[in-house]
Amino acid sequence: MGTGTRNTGLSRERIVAAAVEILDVSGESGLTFRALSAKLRTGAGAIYWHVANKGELLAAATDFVLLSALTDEGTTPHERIRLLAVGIFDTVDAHPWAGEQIARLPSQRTTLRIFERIGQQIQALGVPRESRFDSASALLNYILGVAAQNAALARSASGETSRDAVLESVASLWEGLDGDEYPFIHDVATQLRSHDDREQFLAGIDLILAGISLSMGTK
Amino acid sequence: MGTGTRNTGLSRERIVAAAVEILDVSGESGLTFRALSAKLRTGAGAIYWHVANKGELLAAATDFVLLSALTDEGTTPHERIRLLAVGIFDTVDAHPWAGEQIARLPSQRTTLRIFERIGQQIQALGVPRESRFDSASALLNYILGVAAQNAALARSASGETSRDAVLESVASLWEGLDGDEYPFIHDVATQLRSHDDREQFLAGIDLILAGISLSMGTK
DNA sequence: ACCTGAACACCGTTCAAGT
DNA sequence: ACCTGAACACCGTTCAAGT
Repeated sequence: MGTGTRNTGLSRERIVAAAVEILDVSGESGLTFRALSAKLRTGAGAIYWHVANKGELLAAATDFVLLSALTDEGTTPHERIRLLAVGIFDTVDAHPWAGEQIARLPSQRTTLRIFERIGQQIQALGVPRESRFDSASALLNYILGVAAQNAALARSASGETSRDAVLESVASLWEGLDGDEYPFIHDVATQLRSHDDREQFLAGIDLILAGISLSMGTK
Repeated sequence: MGTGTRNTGLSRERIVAAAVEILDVSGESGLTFRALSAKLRTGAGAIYWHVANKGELLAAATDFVLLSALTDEGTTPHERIRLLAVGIFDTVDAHPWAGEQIARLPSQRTTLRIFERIGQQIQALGVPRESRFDSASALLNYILGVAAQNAALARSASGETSRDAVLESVASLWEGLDGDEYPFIHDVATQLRSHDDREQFLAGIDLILAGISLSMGTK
């Protein structure tokens, strides 16, 4: 007999959905059991009935948003890997908090499915059995590394400073480095201003794929 | 006129050194300002006089241990990159908490120096100017991705369960997966048992380096 | 300038009590 | 079986007070 929306039964799904909403708005530090129970109009203990702890909640939320990255588009193995990788990149771009998590969740369900999909395409590429594990791992580790880096960038760009502003300040930091001690970074600083994260990410994917096909013997 | 070792002046270096000790023994969750001030026989506020907050402390500690990874061994560019990468791998292996941090510290001093060193070798390899940024970034991102993964593995292996035990349980999880839905992982599970993390890490480095030299045109 | 340590605000988690 | 919400233990950080 209350006024607001009555709580017609909690569920793991509702909790995870609410957690994702909070994470998208206020990031990982904003996800507290108090904020979550307020949003769900319940007590903290009720959440613990469905979820073991905060770590499990973060894992479930990451798994949830990552699911949408699991596309099956593309015609060639190479293209399928590219599209899968881009899907993960874009998901992390939209949910930076997931980028922090994905790197620390080894055998999470969705990560396993991503690994499986990469491995299947590696096989389709004709990579011999004994090299497939190494090849697929290299691709996955690269993808996770970029995801974590992007999450870090997004975090330092939260609030007042925009993402471009952060990149700009990094660029001028790089330019200001001593050219004798940091010749490479100093030289490359100008490219940082005009570069496209996504393009660079894909360039890395192509590099690894090129290495994989090369290691199979020239075709 | 006390009994124990008198506190002859705190310093940023002493604080960071103590933090590294605590992190090595009890991990990131063990590093609290209370534990740190107890070890340094001082008050929490004293630490804040030298360090802005916990984030800066973690960054400084990571920077400190990573410094030892900055070797300059090797004769060929390829070998220099390999040895640098292995140094980082081994450092993260010895200080798993640093693996969690390194992925979230974009323009940290030591990370910049690592990037610089990679870039110089990329240049020495003869990679044209416009591709150097992408090539060096691919290598760095891969290295950071592996570091984060290893840190995650070490964390889930803390306490009673050894690292091998974790790998063993992952292997049997993989073997237990449905062979129709996960043909690749199911097939590769046996290799997981006998594989060497370090070897696989280096195989990935070689893969990327092969791709880089391939993209320069056949030599 | 640098240190002390109590105090503040806040957090994850538990649990006796309800339905 | 599931929910409530107060209570517990603990944390990062601050700050008036000391030297």
